[in-house]
Amino acid sequence: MIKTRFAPSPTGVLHVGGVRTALFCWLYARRHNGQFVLRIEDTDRERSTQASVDAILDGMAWLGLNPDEGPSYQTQRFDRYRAVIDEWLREGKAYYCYCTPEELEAMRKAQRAAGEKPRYDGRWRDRTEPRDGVSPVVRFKNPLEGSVVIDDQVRGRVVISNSELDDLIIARSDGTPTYNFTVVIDDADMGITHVIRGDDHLANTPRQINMFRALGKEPPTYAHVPMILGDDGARLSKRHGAVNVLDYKTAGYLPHALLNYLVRLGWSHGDQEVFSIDEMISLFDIADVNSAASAFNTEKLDWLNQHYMQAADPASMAPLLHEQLTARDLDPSAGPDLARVFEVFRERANTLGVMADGIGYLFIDEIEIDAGAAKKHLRPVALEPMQALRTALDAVEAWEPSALEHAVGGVAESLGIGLGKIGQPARVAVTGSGASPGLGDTLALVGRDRALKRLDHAIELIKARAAGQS
RNA sequence: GUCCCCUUCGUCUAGAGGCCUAGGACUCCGCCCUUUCACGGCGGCAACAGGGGUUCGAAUCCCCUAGGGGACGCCA
Repeated sequence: MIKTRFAPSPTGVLHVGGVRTALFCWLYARRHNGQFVLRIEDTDRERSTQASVDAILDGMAWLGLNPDEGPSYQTQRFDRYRAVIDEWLREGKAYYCYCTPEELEAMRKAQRAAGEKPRYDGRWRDRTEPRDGVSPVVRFKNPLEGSVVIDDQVRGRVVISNSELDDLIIARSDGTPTYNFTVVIDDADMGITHVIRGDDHLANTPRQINMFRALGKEPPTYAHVPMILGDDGARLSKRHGAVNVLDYKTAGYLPHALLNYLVRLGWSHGDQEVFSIDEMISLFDIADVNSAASAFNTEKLDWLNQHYMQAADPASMAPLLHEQLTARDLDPSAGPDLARVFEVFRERANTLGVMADGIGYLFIDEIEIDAGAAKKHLRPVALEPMQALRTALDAVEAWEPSALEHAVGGVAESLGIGLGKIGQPARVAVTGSGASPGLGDTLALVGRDRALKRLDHAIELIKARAAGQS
């Protein structure tokens, strides 16, 4: 049975790059009716935090990337790691190294100066006598000869000579195990069949394969996916904007949109751009993943997000819009039905966040009128149309879009003016800006009382302006 | 520095020797629709990193160069 795992270390936020790796792992497992494991690699106790663990769990849950097994924590398996280390020590597969950090540093400096690749020179490999005053680390005895072949599912065959590798530390001087070692033990114990991870781990792979062999196990199949770059082609980092997946949740992106965007980064299925989750599962294959790094492009994500908002059921979006509004200190109960609001505004916002930014006037009594829009549209010439509209609207019995639309049209017709002559001033009066959905929808959403009051207010402004001019 | 990896429009990508006058998507621009802003429709700009081979034929195979990235930790 296929078994994949996502193994983040809880030392920071859950990154979009990590999420894509997790998505590939999850998709591959689903596709093959296998299992997907979540494993928290928290052996670095100095830097691991509970907040990071929570961020990982929350992010995965938000996206629906639920594990079949785990989360498991490496810090809970220290006994197991210790047992293997002791065994390897007894069998001569590992040894104590009494070098001090200073000695190591000096060694690397000398190697660098000589134009060599800095690496441990094996000086304690064949020594057994302890050294006073130094707590030793344990190093793995990497093979000296031969080479390691990785038949990577995305890179193809990569061959690394053992002479390029050194004896890595598997236990620190305080006895705690290190990453490369615990990964191997866990992947072996858990029966992981496919390791799909970022290609920054490619260089670790030969060492891990050697440790698998030391364990008497065959290594899993590896697939190293390229990393994600920022808009400018540099490694994705905070200065490129949001890298934390939960920031996308906060900004009002839909999980499906993020997933769809991410699955197309480095992977494709012909010309298809939009994938349902089921399609991703049935179509995804790790062998189709590109080997080149790709740049994260927020504009395309935005496009996909709007696409999914267009397709969404408004009722299911209402609670999300509610969150966005309260986050902006707006009271959703002081305005119209949110499902209806969503329906009207979704074609002019690509995230729920920008939607919420633009609809404040639906939830407050006193609006602020954009100075530019007022100057342009609330002019004396608009006085008569506005007064006529005020009267016409007041007479509308059913305060709903088509009747309101009709009322506006009626005023324009009876005055013999274009719709724009009445529509724009009204829009500015009611929303405070020159851009909004159709007037019928807008007036309906704003509500009778607020709409009439805002019209009155605008009429006063126009009068004052006319008085000032004459 | 050493080792490893990568290279098609600005970006994501299609492309497995002839189907390529290199296709799609995002962005941008234009037109249409339109009381505004959008949505939508139609159209446009835009790429095989460079150089050598192999072949009747190369974006596709090989080599070199250049550029980019990664690794080289008692981090993961």
